[in-house]
Order: sequence, then C-alpha cells, then structure tokens
Amino acid sequence: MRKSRADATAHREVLLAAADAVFSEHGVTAPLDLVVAHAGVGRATLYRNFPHRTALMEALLDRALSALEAHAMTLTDREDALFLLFERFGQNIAGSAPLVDFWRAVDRADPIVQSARRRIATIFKQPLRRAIGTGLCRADLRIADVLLICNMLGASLRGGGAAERRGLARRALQLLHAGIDPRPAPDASG
Amino acid sequence: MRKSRADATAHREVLLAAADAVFSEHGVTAPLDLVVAHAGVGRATLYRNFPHRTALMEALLDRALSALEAHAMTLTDREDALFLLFERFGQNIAGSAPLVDFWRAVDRADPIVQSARRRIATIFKQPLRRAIGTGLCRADLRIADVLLICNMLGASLRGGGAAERRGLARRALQLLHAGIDPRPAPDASG
Amino acid sequence: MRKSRADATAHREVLLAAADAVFSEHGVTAPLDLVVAHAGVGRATLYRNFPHRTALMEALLDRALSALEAHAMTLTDREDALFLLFERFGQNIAGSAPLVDFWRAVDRADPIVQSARRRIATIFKQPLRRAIGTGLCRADLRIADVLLICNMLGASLRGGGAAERRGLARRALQLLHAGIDPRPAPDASG
Amino acid sequence: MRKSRADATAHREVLLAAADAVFSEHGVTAPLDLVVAHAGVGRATLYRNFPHRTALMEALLDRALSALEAHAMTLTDREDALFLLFERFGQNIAGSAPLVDFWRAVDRADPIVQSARRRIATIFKQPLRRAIGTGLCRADLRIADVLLICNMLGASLRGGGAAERRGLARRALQLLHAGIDPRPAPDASG
DNA sequence: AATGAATGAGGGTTCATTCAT
DNA sequence: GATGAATGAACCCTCATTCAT
Repeated sequence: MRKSRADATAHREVLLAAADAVFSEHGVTAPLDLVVAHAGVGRATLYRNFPHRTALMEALLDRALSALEAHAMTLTDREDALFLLFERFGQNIAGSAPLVDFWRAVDRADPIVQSARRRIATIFKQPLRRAIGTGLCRADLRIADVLLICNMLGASLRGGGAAERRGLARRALQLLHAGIDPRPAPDASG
Repeated sequence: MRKSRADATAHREVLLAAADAVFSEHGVTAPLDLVVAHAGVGRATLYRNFPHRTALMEALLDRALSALEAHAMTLTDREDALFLLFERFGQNIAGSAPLVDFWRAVDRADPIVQSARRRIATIFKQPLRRAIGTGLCRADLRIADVLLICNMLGASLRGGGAAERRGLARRALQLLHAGIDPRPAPDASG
Repeated sequence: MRKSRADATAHREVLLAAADAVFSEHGVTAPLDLVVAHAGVGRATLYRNFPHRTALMEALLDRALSALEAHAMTLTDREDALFLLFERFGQNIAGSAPLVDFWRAVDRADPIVQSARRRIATIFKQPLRRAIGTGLCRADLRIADVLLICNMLGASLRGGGAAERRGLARRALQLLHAGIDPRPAPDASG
Repeated sequence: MRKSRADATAHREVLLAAADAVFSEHGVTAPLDLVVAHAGVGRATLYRNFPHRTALMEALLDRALSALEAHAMTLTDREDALFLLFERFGQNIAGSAPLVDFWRAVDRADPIVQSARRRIATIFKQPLRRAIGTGLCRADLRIADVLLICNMLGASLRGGGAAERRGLARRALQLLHAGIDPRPAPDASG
C-alpha cells in the first residue's frame, strides 16, 4: 500500500510531467487539483515538492534553461552559435505551451524572470561576442537586444499545435535575421 | 448618490476607463469588483454594459483597432504607410498593458482574436502591397507575416512603465526592419 | 409615444396575463423581469400595480376565487352543489399551475391563505349544509374537512399538461367521493 | 476547531440532519449557508458530499423511502398492510416539511420523482393485491391510484407543527378510506 | 403615469491551502 | 512520507427594488 522510499523522489518527476500536460491543456491557471489528479498522488504531495504554483512553473522553466545551457556547451567552437541558440530557444519555448504562457504572464520584475534572464544572458554572452567578432551579425547588437529577441520568439499566440508554433518561431527568426528590407532572402543565399 | 439617468450612456465610457486602469494595474484577471469600485457604479451596471469579462476586453480591443483604422485612413497616400502602421501598432499595443495581456492570453482560435486579426489584415493589406510595389520591403512578405510581426511587437513582457514598453517596441521594430545581419543599420543612418 | 390614460388600467390585465403565462412556464419563483418582458411594459409599472411578487399571486388567486364564487351563485338551487363545486375547484386549481404552486408554497398562516380559506369556507358553507341535510354526504363532514379536501384536490404534482392534471383531479374526487372501501363505486354505476 | 478525519463519514449524517432542520424551518429554498452553519462544517464539505441542493433533498427522500421499505418488510403477513402503509406514509411525509415541499416543488417528470414513484409502486404492489384479494378495498384500485393517494396525503399545506400536519394526514386518510358518501363512519364501526 | 437604468445585498460555487490520520 | 477530507476566503452573477427622467 505504502510507496517505497525510492518512489518518493520519483514523485517530483511525475508531478512535473503532470503539470506540463495539464498546463498545456488548460493553461497555466488550471486548478492544481487537475495536476494532482493527473499525477495520481495526494494533494499534499504536490505541496511538499512545490509549495506554490509558481514553484512548479519555476521547475519547468529551469528544466528548459538547463537544456539550453547544455546545448550551448556543445556549440562553443561554432562561430554561428548565436543563431543556433536562437533557433533552439525558439523551438524549445514554442514547443512548450506552459512556458510560453508563463513567459508572458509573469511580470518582468519577478525574481524568477530576472533570474531566467540572467541565465539567458550568460548563455548568449560568448556567442554574441563571437558573432560580432566574426562579422556574422550587426555590430551594435547588445545582450538587451538578445533578450528582446527571445521575448519576440516566444510571442506566438497560444493555441495551435506544437508544430504550428514551431513553424511560426522559425519564420519569426527568419524575419529577424534578414529584416524586412528588400534584398535577396538570406536563407536563399545561405 | 445615484447618478442621473442622463449619464447612462456615459457609464460605458467610465467603465471602459476603469477597466483600462484596473487591468493595467492588476492584470486582466483582476476581480471585476475592482472595476466597478473604480468606476463608482453599481455592480449590475457593469454587467448590463458588458455581460462577460471578455466583453470588456473586446471593447478595449475594439477601441484600439478603431484608432488604428482611423490612423490608416490618414496614410493612404504615403508609400511608407506599412512602417508607420507598424510603429503605431507597437506604440498603441505596447502602451496598453491590458491589450498586451489579452493578446497573449486568449487562444488564437478565439473568435475575438480571429476577428481582430481580420481587421488588422484589412488595415495592412494596401500598405503592404504598396511597400512591396515601391520596393520598400522584401517582396516575399505576406499578410501572415504582418500578423506575426504584430504579435512580435506585442511581445514585450508585462511590467515596466508605458515608456519602457514603448522603447522596447521601437527597438523591436528597428531590429525587424533591418534584421540582425551585419550591414549599416538603416535606422542608425536615418 | 405616450400611452393614453385609458391604457393605464389595461396594464393591470396585461400584467396578470403575463404573470399567469410566465409562472406557468417557469414556476412561481420566476424572475419578475420575465413578467415585465412578457407584458411589454416598464419594470416600475409592474411595481405600481403589484408592489410585491405576492400581490401578483394574490390577484391571480382572487381571480380564481371570484370565478368560483360566481359559479356558486348559479348553483344555489342544486342539492348536489357541494360536489359540483368540488369538481369546479379541482378543475380550476388543477388547470392553473401557478395557483397549484402558490397553494403549495405559502404558509398556511399567511394572511392571504387565511383570507382565501375564509372565502372558500363561505362559498362551501351552504352547499355543505344542504348536502348533509339531503343525505348526499356523511353527516360528520365539517368545513375543515372541506378545506382539507380542497387541499387534496390541489395536490397533483407540477408538470404534465393541464389535461393530465384535470384527469388526476377528477380521479381524486372520485376516490374521495366513494372512498376506497369495497362496494360498488358510485361513479361506476352512474 | 478542525474536525478529526475520523469524523469524515459522520459529516454526511450531520449535514443531512442540518438540512432537515434548516429546510423545515425556512423551506427548501433556504440558503445553503444556513445548512453549513447549522452543521458546523466548512462550505466545501457540503459541496463534496452533496454537489447540488437537490442531492440533499434526494438523500432526505431516500432516507424516508428506505424507512418505508423497511416498514413494509415487517407487514408481509398482514392483510391490511395497504392501509398501514398509507398511514405510515402519511405520518412520515407529513412529519417532514422538507419532503412535503420537495414532493410539491419538483416536476413530476424529474428523474428523482420518477425513481421515488417507482420505489413506492414496488412497496405497495403486494399490499394492494392482497387488499383487493381479501376484499378490504374496492377491486378497481390501481397502483396509479395508490400514487395519487400518496400525493393527496402529502398535500397538507406548509406551516403548522408536525403534530397538526399528522392530524390532517390522519383525517385525510379517514376521508379517503370511507369516502364522503353518507354511511356510518368506518372508524366508528371499526 | 410610465420608463428602464442603476443599485447592492446575497446566493452559489470554486479552489488554494492546511492538517489529522 | 503520503493521503485526501476539511477549511473559508473570494469571486462571479442574479434579481428585487428604487428613482431620475
């Protein structure tokens, strides 16, 4: 009847997965009851692992940022790492409806967002410097711009499937890359 | 205490203003009680004018779109109307926290959003054609891209003042305009 | 635009008819808004004619009792007036869903009910005396019993059509008349 | 302050008792707040046990019908079970103001009423057959008549004490038994 | 006399959070 | 550590009633 001690730590993952699913389905304001029901655990188990609703979101966000950091590690020798990271950021955020929602919902002054922005800034710092150094992007691009671009990439509206959101993110990046000025599309020439 | 009946039609405006203020302060999920308190009217007066919370948002959205349509009318003879409208869109949307919230919160499949997108498409149709015709923007730009750009312009996060949001919107437009490819930024030279 | 003075008194009838219809459809607790909407008059017009919801019911009840009184007047020379009045009572009450509801809903101590009971007692007094005198009914029947029988006749549940309710009222009267003791049912032989 | 968890199952009974008391006092449309206040439990506890107001009434009804069924079981060898059950029905229903109200308020087409009628029909089936077989009641009495009689017995108006209602129910049954035709009162001879 | 917009108290219901087991 | 019943604050909304026109 009683779950083994080993299962205890597993509950965290089960809850995260349930939160991801429920928040994707019903938005980030879905009743937490739905999350515990989906996870198949008691209500207090949720509260022990994640005292607030935001703690859940924070954990989901952390998961995505950790993945992005890990990805950045594999790109340290690429000159175009900046663009590859934008691409990955767009795909990851656009692929997770809850993250898009959260990204939109919370105040920029929120400590969680502040922290996430710092992590993103750290991730993009070297790639940005390198892209400017190798002439792959305009020289006046700043980290603040990178964060703005991340916001813009996360801006596709709710709804639609993950595939549709990914398509929009790709087109958004394309437009950001080349601009809407008239000239041969960069993707065509690249 | 009781407002005169002559004010009847004015209540709609009072409520809209109150909703704008309250939603700006507390987000679009703020209790409607705050709105009626701010407006200084009875609760049912709100419900008579706006049966649902969404009806309030719809009215605010309608107000902004009407202003944009009116602005478009004054630009029919400008070749760069497309860019001026983007600019205005960014300023208006970014200047209204509730609209940004709403724009983000509702599902793209929502009829209200659908309708708004259609109105935006109508507004931008001629300016887009003209910009392409006069070589002011890349030839492959489509109305779908215009809507995507509008989304991206509305993507600055919540929080911060209107001035900060406007600054972000301007920079976002600048980046979209010229792209992040290396070359003399058109805006920088202008 | 303004209605003529003559129409003023007509409003009372219009409202009564509307109340009858609406209460039949939605029960006696239906919002009074429905009544004014159905009557096509302003809200305050209802309140001037019928200050309370109960005043409406009282008027409907009065209408039915007046009709019963009028009917009683035509039966003064009939020895079986008691039974004919029971029959008429059953048909009238059972034919009016609002009256059945009201009859059920209000407290017996309510002055309106008290008054109605007094009127009913007055109506039935002579017919009861005559029925006993001519041996048409058991000698120990009292006015209190008559009122009880009236209650029982109004006891068919809500729902069903007027025809069904009338059928039930008739059968109820039949059972009351002959009793359930075994003997040739008087109605069957008649 | 917080009730122990062991009381969990007891809450259902506490709430039923509270509902019985409150509905008896204020009618079946009394605010549910009164019920929870009387029961001394939290509001949501009521909603967990009885999702709708009707669920409360249904439970009260079920309790009364179960008692009637149990009583019927003790009367299987009595030839006059039909009359004893009528008597018991009158006493139980008439003794519970909420049940009388409910019995009156809901539509006959309501599934709850339908179900109750079926249970009553089942309870009375054998006793009716036996009463006819032993010549204790008129031979043309049908189950539909039994249900009508049950309605009539529940027809005493609201208000008055339980004792008064019981007295009325007894007199009603007496009248139904012997009818109002002239002959020695059956009770006098019995 | 007639209108219908305005009022605001009060009901139903949900849901984040606590806590006895 | 895990459970889920219990709590109660807060929200949405309706509707009886009033009152300026």
